[in-house]
Amino acid sequence: MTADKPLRADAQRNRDVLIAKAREVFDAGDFFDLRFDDFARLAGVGTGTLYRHFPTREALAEAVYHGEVAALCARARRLQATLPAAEALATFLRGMVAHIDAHEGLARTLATLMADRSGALAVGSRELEQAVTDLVAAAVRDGAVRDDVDAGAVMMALHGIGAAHNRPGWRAEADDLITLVLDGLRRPL
Amino acid sequence: MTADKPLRADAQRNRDVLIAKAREVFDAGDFFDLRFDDFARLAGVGTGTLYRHFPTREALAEAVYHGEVAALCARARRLQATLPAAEALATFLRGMVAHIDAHEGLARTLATLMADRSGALAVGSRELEQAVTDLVAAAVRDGAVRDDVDAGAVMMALHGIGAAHNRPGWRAEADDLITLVLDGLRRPL
DNA sequence: AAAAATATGGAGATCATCTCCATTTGTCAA
DNA sequence: TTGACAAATGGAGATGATCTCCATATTTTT
Repeated sequence: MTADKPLRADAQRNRDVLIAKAREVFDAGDFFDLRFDDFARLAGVGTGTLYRHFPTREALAEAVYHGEVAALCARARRLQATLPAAEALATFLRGMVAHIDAHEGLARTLATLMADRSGALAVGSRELEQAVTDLVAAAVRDGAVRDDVDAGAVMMALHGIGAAHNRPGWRAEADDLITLVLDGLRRPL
Repeated sequence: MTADKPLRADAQRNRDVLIAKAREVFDAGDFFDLRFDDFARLAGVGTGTLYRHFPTREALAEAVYHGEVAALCARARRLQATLPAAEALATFLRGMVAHIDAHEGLARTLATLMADRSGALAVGSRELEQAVTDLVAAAVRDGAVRDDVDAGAVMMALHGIGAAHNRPGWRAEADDLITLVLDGLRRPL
């Protein structure tokens, strides 16, 4: 997928430093309150270098969470391989909420990535969407889930969960929304 | 609620012009791509005047949609008074999607208002939330809807719908998500 | 070791946001 | 009416963030 050109040694080093520093800042929760230029300084590189590697905040955020999102997707595949489809889907969605809850920064970032007004979704969210779509499709094939709703609807629900992370009762509401979606998905006979 | 001080004649006029012009720009969909200062010029007022009336983009957006949201809330109350609770809720949510679909600009704006990172939700969305909460509560009292999920979950779903409006299959996905939520809400017996 | 290719940093250009206040406009009491 | 006071205006410029450009430095290739 990403058959990108080989990066020169120092360039790679800087890229790594940037991502490492960014991860720090994310976890502290200050990312979106920080001047992008200042972030460069913080990471010990020039602004030019920062911009060359990551043209936008979103690009950087995506890079930081690329691994995390990939892990989420891998987990989806693992669940799909080891559990009945319906259960895999449920477990995945529940786990997703728990994971976001544990990593506030991820929520902000995913919300930003997904909500990005630049039509084209980020790579990270595409992957995630694919994973969800697969889980739902499998459950449909199993007959455990109705076939008259688009998997995108589930994606939208996740979107809402991610985007609304600043609501007071977030965790409970998010869990409840997942419950609603899962119960709603159960094939009505 | 809004016992604001009486506004001087010219101030009121300018305020009205600003809101009218803003409505235009919203419907064209260009609001967030437009420099705020340029908007002032477009409306024929100085930047100072614009900022005095509406300190932020969000404030302006809220003013524009205040009426619209109020109408939505009024509709919720009307439905609640004339239909069985469950039906009122369903009709309201379906209508909400249709309404957003018909006013693309509203979607963007509401999404931005609701997603606003400044913790405190805008007045408009508070009202909306109250309306939804009431509809759900009534349906719960009726026994038509389960009582073990927070109304906020429905709000989150709406949030997702609003925020994800740039997805290709938006309308179908939104309708499907509403279906899931409604079916999920049905009291499981 | 020299040439070619690649990457760097940070000064400054660019651009949107917002403030400030000298001036204009509206209001109200006499 | 009119004078005086309050309220509102507009737009020039301060502010501050984003991004570009390129002379210099580093790495890779030959």
